[in-house]
Amino acid sequence: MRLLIVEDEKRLALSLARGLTAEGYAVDVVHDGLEGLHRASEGVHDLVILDIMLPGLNGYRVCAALRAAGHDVPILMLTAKDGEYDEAEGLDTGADDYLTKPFSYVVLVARVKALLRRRGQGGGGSPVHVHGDLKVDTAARRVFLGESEIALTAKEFSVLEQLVLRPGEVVSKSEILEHVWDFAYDGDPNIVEVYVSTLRRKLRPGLIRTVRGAGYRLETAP
Amino acid sequence: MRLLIVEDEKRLALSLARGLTAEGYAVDVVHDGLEGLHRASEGVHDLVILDIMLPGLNGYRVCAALRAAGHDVPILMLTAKDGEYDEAEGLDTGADDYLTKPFSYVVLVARVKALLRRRGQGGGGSPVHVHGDLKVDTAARRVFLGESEIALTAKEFSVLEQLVLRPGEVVSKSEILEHVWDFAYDGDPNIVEVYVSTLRRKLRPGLIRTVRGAGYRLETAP
DNA sequence: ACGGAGGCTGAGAGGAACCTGAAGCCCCCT
DNA sequence: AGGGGGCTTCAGGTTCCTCTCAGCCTCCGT
Repeated sequence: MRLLIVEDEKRLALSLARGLTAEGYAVDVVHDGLEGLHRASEGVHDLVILDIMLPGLNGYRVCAALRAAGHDVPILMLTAKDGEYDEAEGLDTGADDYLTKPFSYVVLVARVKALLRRRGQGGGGSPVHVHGDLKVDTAARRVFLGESEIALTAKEFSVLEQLVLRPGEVVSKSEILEHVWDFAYDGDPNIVEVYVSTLRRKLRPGLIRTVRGAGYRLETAP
Repeated sequence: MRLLIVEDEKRLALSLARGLTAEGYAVDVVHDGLEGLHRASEGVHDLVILDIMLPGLNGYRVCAALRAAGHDVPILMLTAKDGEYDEAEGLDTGADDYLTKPFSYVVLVARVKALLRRRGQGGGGSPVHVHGDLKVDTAARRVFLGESEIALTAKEFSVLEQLVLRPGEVVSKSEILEHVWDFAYDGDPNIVEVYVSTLRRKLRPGLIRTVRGAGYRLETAP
């Protein structure tokens, strides 16, 4: 399952790419409209995530051009919140779904999966992540450590989810911030530390390892 | 089981597609009459949901053309409430059923299933969901807890149905709202809480678990 | 050993999310 | 008309999250 992201905000593009890669998709990223059109025209992608505001060629035009050329790849539009761009116009040009910035990572993944499922191709990956004696069920939003269930709050769960999605890898605080909170969050970044702290207490000290200056990592086998 | 939706209101089309996908159908969507006719003519769909008011070619003409070409795929017409279009005319041109906007999701799904069943192809999955000592018969719209039958109102049943369809998973309030109430519902979302409250009283406290910040979950067996 | 940056964590204010009883409305049945 | 049941809104009360803050700790370079 291969996705194309056309997004000129580098940080956002990178975040999305990382997250979706962790979900098990192959991800290509380009930063301007014209190149997006070229890559999408290759026909190798199963879904295109397309920002509206793009240098070169805006999202509507890319979308319209693709449809005009007969490509029916599912397109998920990303629109800015300010209402200058209209969701209806996006759908008119042939997009299959749209998402208004800022959006949360969870919502994005859900939409991507829904679109792929709609194409009858099955939406990638089990929703249950097992990692040592830690089991995280994203559909039921439940967490088990060994035999016992651990009660987590919504935010706690989301933070843990980010780590579980990329077991063994270092996940930076800013990535967690962007994925769990809105991409536009501007509060105290220390909030991530607070949640990691309570997760350690509720789960097990040592399960979440701090990598100084880089982020956190879910510890692999003991 | 594959459905085709021909509907030019993008938001509605999107909602329908999402909902029906969740019901386990493969769904294709097109936004104008002519393309609807083309796609439906391919003969790969098991049912067509066809809006009347369409750009290009209106629903009656699409329907009539399909029948004239010998296609007997079930057709469910969507008509506007304002009476300008006549249900009788729709049925005359060969539609199998019609639905007046605005309609609720439950009704739509019921009609879709009924039409598919009428074609002798079975309406997708067992209509009886057993879950611990809870038994929900979606065809008969009856609910049993242990030996005794529980009397539920229409809305109560529909809300419970949403939870039973995905046992153990978290179902968000907005999902319940979209599926049980009209797609265009804009009342107090708290209505879902009210129904969950009465369901708990009628069924059993603890059967429906609140997952704060996420939704509700039908508790799996103890 | 020392200082500083980065990281940890307990406490508490504030508020979001949720629950539920009560009451109005509307439709249908009698 | 009247009554009843179901649907919806509303508001008060409760629970318990979320986020901030401040002080302390840890690591690392000098």
